[in-house]
Amino acid sequence: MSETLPRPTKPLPAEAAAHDRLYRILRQQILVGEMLPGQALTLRGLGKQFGLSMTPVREALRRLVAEGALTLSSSGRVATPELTNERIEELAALRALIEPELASRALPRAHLALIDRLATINTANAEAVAKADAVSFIRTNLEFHRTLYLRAQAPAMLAVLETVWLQLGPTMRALYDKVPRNEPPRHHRLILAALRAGDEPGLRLAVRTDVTQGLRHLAG
Amino acid sequence: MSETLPRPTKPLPAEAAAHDRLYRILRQQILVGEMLPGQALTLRGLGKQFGLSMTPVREALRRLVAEGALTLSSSGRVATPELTNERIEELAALRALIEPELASRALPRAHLALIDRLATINTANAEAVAKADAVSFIRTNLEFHRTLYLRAQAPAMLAVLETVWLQLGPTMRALYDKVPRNEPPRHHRLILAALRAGDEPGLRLAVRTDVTQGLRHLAG
DNA sequence: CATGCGCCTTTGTGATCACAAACGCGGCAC
DNA sequence: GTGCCGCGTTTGTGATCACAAAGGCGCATG
Repeated sequence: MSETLPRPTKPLPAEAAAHDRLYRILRQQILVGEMLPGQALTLRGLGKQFGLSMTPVREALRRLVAEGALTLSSSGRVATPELTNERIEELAALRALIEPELASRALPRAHLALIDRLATINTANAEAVAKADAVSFIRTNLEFHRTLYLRAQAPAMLAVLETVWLQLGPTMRALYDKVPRNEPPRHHRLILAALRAGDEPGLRLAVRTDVTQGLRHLAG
Repeated sequence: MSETLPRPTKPLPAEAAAHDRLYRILRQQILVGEMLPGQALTLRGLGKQFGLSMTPVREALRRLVAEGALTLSSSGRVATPELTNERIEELAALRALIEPELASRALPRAHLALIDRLATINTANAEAVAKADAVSFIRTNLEFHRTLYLRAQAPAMLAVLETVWLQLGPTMRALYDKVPRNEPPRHHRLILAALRAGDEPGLRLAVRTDVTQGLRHLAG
């Protein structure tokens, strides 16, 4: 055998692992609704698109499948999920269970600086509504919730919740296209008011209605 | 180019994909506490153990990592997680949120045949207690809960819950070893009674206390 | 005897390849 | 004109290899 004639590996001093970078890119796209339900993804296609071989692409896709962000057909094909109404209702119920709990845990730690940050994000959210920008709307909406829940100091609960968000991603976009928002986020203001007042039951209720309100149109 | 001189691939007419079989084996071992917290797993080690190359082993491990069943060190090493008390408390809170909801949804569909099946599983669970068999105890305990929740017809919620169970797996075993059960599952009988009576608030309470009771000793 | 340095081994990452199954498209028969 | 069969192409799966980095162990040194 010849010793070392093939030297295929490029050094490529990227800062992080390739499969992890691709994972983050795809995850973000799915989360904010940049991918439509039913869209197919192929290993070689994504590999060519990002200059990677099949191996890291497969890892990124299988990770997203494991988190429920993508579905795996019987023959191994990967695609964004097309959710049934029943599944949407389940995921909405999970949000309605988990998010008030996280908000409640964040409440004692919610300083004024945090509330100001939330108000700022809410302004950006209202701008996305005005511009009818679905992706910006979804992104700022999730950022509002995540910023609040980060204060709960409950990383395991937040991680579980984010997988629920991920599963709803492609459908949230479809929801927005079907029922375009003509109102700024009314419930977000209720959440901010409850935070300022230190009103725990009011906060739980405001979060819960904010979550269920948005998804009622689609699942109902 | 020579045409086909290397023929490394074995036909191996196994019924399912190799990475998926390995995934199920490891998942079950983690779920019932057959692996202790902090145990390291290597790609080549598992590959040699199961007669596989690194590729399918990597997929199985990364899937379990994505589900939170295993942890990934900064250098890519995979091991069973050593949970902190805070993390255990969070996961217990998630169980206390999700499981009463699933039980409540199962209640209208809980026929007598189901209750009988649950009672049978409960008997096996009591036998595991008598024999001080930690793995059998955990397995039958989870089987009791899963059998009930399957009737809720809520696969997405059940899938999320199972990832929570998975994360608690290695620790539940440690819990059992620390506080060996000397009593048969008292709360399971309360659950069965509430099911028979069609008592929805009682069922929610019984499930919630069953969940929190078992994990209080460790996290407290 | 304790401590730090360096080498060898172990381990994860990514690329490439052979293979089988699924998919799709075109032609052929009725 | 319509339906079906077959072959080429696409796609996922698993094996193997080269490489880099992390870990561990022993040896030399203070």
